[in-house]
Amino acid sequence: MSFEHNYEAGRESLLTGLNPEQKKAVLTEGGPILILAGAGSGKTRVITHRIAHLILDRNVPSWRILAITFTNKAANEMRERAEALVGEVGSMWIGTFHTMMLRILRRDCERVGFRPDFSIIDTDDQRRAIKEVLVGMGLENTTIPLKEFVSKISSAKNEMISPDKFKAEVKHNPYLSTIASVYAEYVKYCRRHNGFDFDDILLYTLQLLQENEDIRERYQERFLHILVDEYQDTNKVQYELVKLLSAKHRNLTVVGDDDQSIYRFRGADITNILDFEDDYPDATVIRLEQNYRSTKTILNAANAVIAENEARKKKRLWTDGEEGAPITFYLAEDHSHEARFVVRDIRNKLHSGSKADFAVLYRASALTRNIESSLREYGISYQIFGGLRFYDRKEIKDVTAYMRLALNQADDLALIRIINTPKRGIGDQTLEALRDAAAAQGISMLAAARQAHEIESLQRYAAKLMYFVGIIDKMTATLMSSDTSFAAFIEEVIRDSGLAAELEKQIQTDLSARTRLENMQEMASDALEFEKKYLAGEIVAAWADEGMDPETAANEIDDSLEAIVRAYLEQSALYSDQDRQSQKPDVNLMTIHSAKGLEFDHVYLIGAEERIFPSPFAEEEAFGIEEERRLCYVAMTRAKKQLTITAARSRLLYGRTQYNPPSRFLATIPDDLVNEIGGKKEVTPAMRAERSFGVMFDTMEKLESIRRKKAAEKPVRKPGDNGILWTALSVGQAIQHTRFGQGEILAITPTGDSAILRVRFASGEKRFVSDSADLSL
DNA sequence: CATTGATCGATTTTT
DNA sequence: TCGATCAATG
Repeated sequence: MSFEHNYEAGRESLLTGLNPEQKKAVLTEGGPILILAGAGSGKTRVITHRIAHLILDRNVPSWRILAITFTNKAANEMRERAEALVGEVGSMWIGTFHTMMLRILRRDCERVGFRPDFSIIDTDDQRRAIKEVLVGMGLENTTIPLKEFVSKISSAKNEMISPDKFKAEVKHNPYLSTIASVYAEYVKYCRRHNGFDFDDILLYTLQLLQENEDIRERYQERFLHILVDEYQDTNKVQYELVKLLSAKHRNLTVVGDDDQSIYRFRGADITNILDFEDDYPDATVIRLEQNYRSTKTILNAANAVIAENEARKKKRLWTDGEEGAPITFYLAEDHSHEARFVVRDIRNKLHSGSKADFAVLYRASALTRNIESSLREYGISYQIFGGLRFYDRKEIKDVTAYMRLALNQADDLALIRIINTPKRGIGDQTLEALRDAAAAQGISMLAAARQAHEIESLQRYAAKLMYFVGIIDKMTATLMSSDTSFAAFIEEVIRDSGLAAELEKQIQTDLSARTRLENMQEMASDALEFEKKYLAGEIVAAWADEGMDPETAANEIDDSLEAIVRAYLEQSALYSDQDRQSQKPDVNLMTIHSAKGLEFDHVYLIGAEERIFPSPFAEEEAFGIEEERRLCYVAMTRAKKQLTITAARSRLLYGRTQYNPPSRFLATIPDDLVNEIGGKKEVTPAMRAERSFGVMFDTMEKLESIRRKKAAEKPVRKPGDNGILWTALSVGQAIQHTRFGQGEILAITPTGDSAILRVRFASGEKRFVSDSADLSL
C-alpha cells in the first residue's frame, strides 16, 4: 500500500461511521479535552482518528504529537491503527509512559546525576537491591517482610514523597521509620549503581524537566498535541508529567473511564480524572455513551451495578443492539460443580459449531485450578492470560544479566544474580567477602573480584572469582570488538556462561529443562530479528530530533554491537511481549484485571461470592468496595452476547473449606434480567438457614455485613467529636493518640456513622472508634 | 557450599 | 492446598 493511497483512504473514512459525539472528539480543535469513554464505546477508534485528523487535516507534523498509553500492547495497537489511516507515523511518539520518559531521560540523564550507561532495575533486581541495602545497614534480621519495603517505597515514589519527607512524617513511628531509612539508603544505592527502577524513570524525568528550563521548554515546545489513554489509571507522577509537558500549548486530550479505574493498588489516583475539569476549567468534555459491544440485557445489568457507586461521573451506557439472552446465574453445590457447569456450557456451545470466543474471568488467580482440570477433562484447549512473560523467565533473565554485566561492569545486581549461575561453588561466604571488599574499596564487586589476589580477605576464593571474571571479560571484549553479530554474541553468552551446558545436563531428569533451553535458543533467533530492525532504524529512528527526516535519522544510528545490546536490554526491561501468543485456544482464562480492554462473546464470571468478590481486603479501606464494584462492572461489560455468573455454596480454597454467600453485587442486578439456576442470587432467609453456610455465615456475621455495606456505601461525611472525618483518612496515614503517641493507620472499617481504625503504635496495635477516640492528625 | 525439610502465607499488575 | 522462601544438615 502506497502512502498516497493510505492518505486518501484515511481522509475519506475519517468521519464516516462515527456518531456525533465521536465526531466531536475527533474534530475539537484543541485546548484541554476530556473524553469520557464508556466501555465498548469505540475509544481506540476515536483516538486514532483524532491523530489522523491532526496530521492529515490540520497539518500537525507527526513528530509534534505525543500519545501515551499504559501498556506496550495498547501502544502497538494504536500505532498500527493510526498507520492504517495515515501511513507513516514513525516519527510520532506513541508509547507507554515509561518508554516515552526514558527517551527524554536518556538524552539528559547527566543533569540529574546519572551516567548514560545506566541500567534499568526491574522488580527482581529491586528486591535484590533492597536485600543488599538491608545487609549494608545491618538489618538483615528484620521482621518486616521484604515486600513491605518494596510496596511502601514504590508508593512513596508514586506519591512523590522523598525519603526526607517520608522520614519526617513518620519520625515517631519506629516501624515506618525503619522503612524510611531503608528507602533513603535504597535511593542512594540505585544512584551509586547508576540504575533506575521503574518508578525512577518517571520520577527523575519529572525532576529533570522541573529543574532545567531549557530541557523543559524543548519538550513543551515540541509537543503541540498530547493524548493520554486510560487517564483514570494515572498516578501522581504521571499526572504531573502530563501537566508539565502540556503546559505551553495546552492541547491535552485525556481519554478514560472513571468507572473502569481498577488500579489503585499500584498508585492510580481516580481523582486525576474526576477533577480534570477543576484543573482545566475551560476543558471540553465529551461523553461517549453509546456502546457497540454488548446486548441491552448485559448493559442494563452492568449499569445497575455501577450506579451504586458515589464517586463517579454520572454516565449511562446505552445501545441500539438487541435485547439478547438473559444473564445466567448458577449457584453450585461446590467448586467442582461450578467448574463443570461452566465447562459443559462451553462444550455445548462449541459443539453446536459456534465460532464464538469464550473467557472465564475471576477475581483471584487461585480460582483457576478447578476450571483448568475440567477443561482438560473435556479436552478443550485453553490459555491462561497474563501468566509468566517471556522476558521474565529465569533463564532469559540469566542470559540478560550476563549481557548487562559485560556492558556495565558496575552492575552489581546483575553480578549477584549470575556469579553462581550455573553453580561455580561461589556461595554466601564468598559473596559476602566480595561485597565487603568492594564496599571497603569503593569499587564494584566485579572490580573487587578482579583484584582477588591482592585483597587479603578474598585470596582464598581467588581461583573461583578469577574464573568468573575471565568469563565476563571475554564477553566484554566481544562486545567492544564490533565484528560479531548480535545473534552470535547471544550464542556466545549462552555457551560461555555455561548456562546451556547446565541445562543440557538437566534434560535427563528435569522435563522443564528442554523448554528452558529452547527459550534461550529463541533469544538468539530473536536477536537476529532485533538487529535487523535496529539497523533499519525501526527501534531508534523515532528518537530522531525535531523534523529530522527518517532517512537521515536512520543514518545517524549507532550501529556498534554495544549500542545494539544496550537497546535490546532496554527493550527487554520495558517490554513484556504479549503478542507472543501461539494459536487461538478455545477458552481464555484470566483475572478481571487483565481482561480490561478486551471483549468476548461469552463471558463466565466465576467465584462471585462474598470474601472472594469483593475481596475481603477491600473492606479495610475507605471506598475499597467502590473499586471492587468497578471491577465487577469491568467484568460484566467484557461480554458481547452472553454473561454467565457463578458462585458456590462451599469452596475449597487455600486448603480450607469456605461457605460464602453470593456476592453483594449480584443483588443489584434487576431480577428480570437473570435466569437463576441452583439457587437465588440474593441471600434469602432459606439460604441462611441452610446448614451448609454454617457458622461462617450466621446472624452475627450477616448483621455486620449489612452494617458494613451501608456504612461503606453511604458514609456520613461529617467530622466526629474529635474533629476527625473518617472518610478523609487513609490506610498508611500517620495519626496521633494522646496516650499512645504516633501511630500508623492499618485498617479502616466503616461502621455506619464512623469507622473503626486499626492503628499500629510503637507499643503495639490498637483499635479505636474514629470519631470519639483521643486522636488527632 | 549444596541439599533438604520446615515454615509461612496467600488479591489484583504493568513498566 | 500449594508454592516459595528459610534454617539446619550432609
